[in-house]
Amino acid sequence: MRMEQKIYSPKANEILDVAEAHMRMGGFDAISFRDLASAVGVKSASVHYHFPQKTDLGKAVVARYRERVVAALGDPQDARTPIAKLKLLCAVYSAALSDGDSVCLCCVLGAEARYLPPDVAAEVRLFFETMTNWTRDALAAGLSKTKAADAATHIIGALQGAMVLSVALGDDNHLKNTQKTLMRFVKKDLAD
Amino acid sequence: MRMEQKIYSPKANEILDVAEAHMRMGGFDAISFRDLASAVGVKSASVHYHFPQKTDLGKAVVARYRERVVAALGDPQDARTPIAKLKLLCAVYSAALSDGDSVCLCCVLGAEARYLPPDVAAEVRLFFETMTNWTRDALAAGLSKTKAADAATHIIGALQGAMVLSVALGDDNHLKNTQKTLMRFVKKDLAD
DNA sequence: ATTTATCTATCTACTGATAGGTAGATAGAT
DNA sequence: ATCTATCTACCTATCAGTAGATAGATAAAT
Repeated sequence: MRMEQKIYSPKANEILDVAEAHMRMGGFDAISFRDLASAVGVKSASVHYHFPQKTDLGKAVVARYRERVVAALGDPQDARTPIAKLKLLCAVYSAALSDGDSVCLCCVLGAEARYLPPDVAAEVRLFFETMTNWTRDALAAGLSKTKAADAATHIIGALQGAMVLSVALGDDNHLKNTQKTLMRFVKKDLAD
Repeated sequence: MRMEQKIYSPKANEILDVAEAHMRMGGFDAISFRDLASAVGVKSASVHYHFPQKTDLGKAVVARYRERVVAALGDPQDARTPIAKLKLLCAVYSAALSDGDSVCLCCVLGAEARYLPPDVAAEVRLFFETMTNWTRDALAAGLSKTKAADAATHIIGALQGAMVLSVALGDDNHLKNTQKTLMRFVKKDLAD
């Protein structure tokens, strides 16, 4: 699946930055053209110039987010050990949580997937497919195919859920605890 | 923590039913007084009669939801085995997912906790505290105190996250898979 | 008489979206 | 070098629709 990365003007990127921050706090409905505009110092019509419809904006935010995460994770099939890759995955999630005190973008949007415009929901789905596939491939060196796939969805789900707990309870030890537990279990599985 | 259960009129309960269904799809912003009113056959002013502010409505929906789940789970310290209790916990989550194709209410609201009115966020926090405490107590018979607490947050987080995956990917096998994996790991831990 | 549950009517604020205009930069033709 | 056309990135002004919320009337039940 080739994913050509769109290039945005500096102002469009500014808009995407603010939109992402807002969406990570309150979901798709938490952004409005007026708020975004005033946050970046233009009028709402100018935001429409860069992103004609709200759906376009939502799609762009999610796509850019996914590409950023993918770039941070690197190739799941390179020479690193499965444990090293898993540690990196956890680090990426921790960074997402501590970044502006906000939860993973797709954690918020995933929960309200059925409420989103179909195009935006499709981008969110692609994010989760990408993440679970990456994790499955990262574990492929040490586990059977089906075991790696099962572990992958468990790991991604657990990390997402731990973020919800951390944000809802206002205590990011939940994410750290889950990461510790996950590492322990995966090490056990790899030893089998 | 004593929690006196509020009694609502039939119409108020109807409103709460519709509000819960909408919120489980799209979060707190997904409900509007007009929509709720027309869904139950009254005018929006009448909804304000039952729930003066939107915050009151949100609090009531979450509180009622929590009380229902607590009732379904029963006493975490009764004679059942930890495994039996965990199975019930998974069943409750599966029911929530299949119920109207919607995700756990607090999964949606938890993700946007920082965006919610403080009173509503507090109810969501109480839900998660209740759930993790229940799970911790349910495991207390077979695990050390700290191990039970760590396992509890991992389990609740993993179940929440699996629901997000199931909804976002449109495939509820993810929840089933996570439940299987969780059971396997807890059994291993109990055997230690 | 008071309470309960509804109504009509209305308010202000905000939503996404569009039409139409403008200043400045760029590119090609003369 | 200059004229022309196009493009970029914004603007003002406005629209219809919806948001939460309130005042005040009504009718029935206690």
